Amino acid sequence: LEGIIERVEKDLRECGKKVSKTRRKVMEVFFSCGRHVSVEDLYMEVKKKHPEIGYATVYRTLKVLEELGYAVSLDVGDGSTKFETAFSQHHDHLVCTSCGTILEFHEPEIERLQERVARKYHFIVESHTLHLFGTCEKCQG
Amino acid sequence: LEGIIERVEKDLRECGKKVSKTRRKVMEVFFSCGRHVSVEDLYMEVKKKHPEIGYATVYRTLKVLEELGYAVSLDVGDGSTKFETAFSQHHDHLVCTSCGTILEFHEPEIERLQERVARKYHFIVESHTLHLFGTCEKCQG
DNA sequence: CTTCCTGCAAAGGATTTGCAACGGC
DNA sequence: GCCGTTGCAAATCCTTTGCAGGAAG
Repeated sequence: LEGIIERVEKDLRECGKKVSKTRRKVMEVFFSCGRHVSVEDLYMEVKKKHPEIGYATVYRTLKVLEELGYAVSLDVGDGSTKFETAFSQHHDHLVCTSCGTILEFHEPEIERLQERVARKYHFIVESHTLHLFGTCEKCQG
Repeated sequence: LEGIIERVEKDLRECGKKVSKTRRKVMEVFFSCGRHVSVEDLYMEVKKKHPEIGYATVYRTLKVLEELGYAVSLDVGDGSTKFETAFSQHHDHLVCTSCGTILEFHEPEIERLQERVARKYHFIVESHTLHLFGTCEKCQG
């Protein structure tokens, strides 16, 4: 966790960006709070410890983290963009349309099939998103 | 094409909704213009033939078509929602991040794998979206 | 005639930006 | 000091809504 932030700060420096106290605070909260947060979620979490930090800064910090590849934005169709940390292997998402919970899964076979499709269409894949929307176990009661 | 509109109008009546001239005009343009249009695209296309029709009506018509299942909204990550007609079988999308073109493909094998994953997590899938982002053949030049 | 639909303008919500002050390096 | 960063408020973008008039059933 401390190591992660050091890595990010190294990258920041290498990009000519600066390592400010504010930025560090936002990153600390981001990397230690739950895996899928909206900007609003993160802002409120940041506020608890650092009320002086503004909404725009949270946006700007997430944008920088996304550029550096440390955050990934998800569109789960509920109107607000969610972000997750980008340290685990690639995975896809099960989005519960009832409670909003997001589960992750990894299915190498699906990835392989995607590559095959891409080749068929002479398409070079940079990234992909696979979201399964439905009802999670808890909400099926 | 004329048949499609008749089907929609039948559904509209059954839902207690009305078949107005304006609605028919928007639908005609929607069902005959390209497969993936943003609201803006459709609005401009509609404007060409029917300058009196407003932006809000285009939104409202698309919303109705979506409710009835005749339109599907796509989020391709470029800020604006795109819509496509919902008459073909289910398919996924190859989105070119260079020119914005959207290609469709259908891979039953992927669908089958998704079902398997869902079962593993005791998740009931209602729908899914799979987008492969990258560079299309034309843009690779 | 009752209910739904329309166009316009205004409102909303999410995200971005301009700017003067501030803080790394 | 120079240049990136911050907080605030204002601006912007996309989408929805309120309303008074108009059209469909």
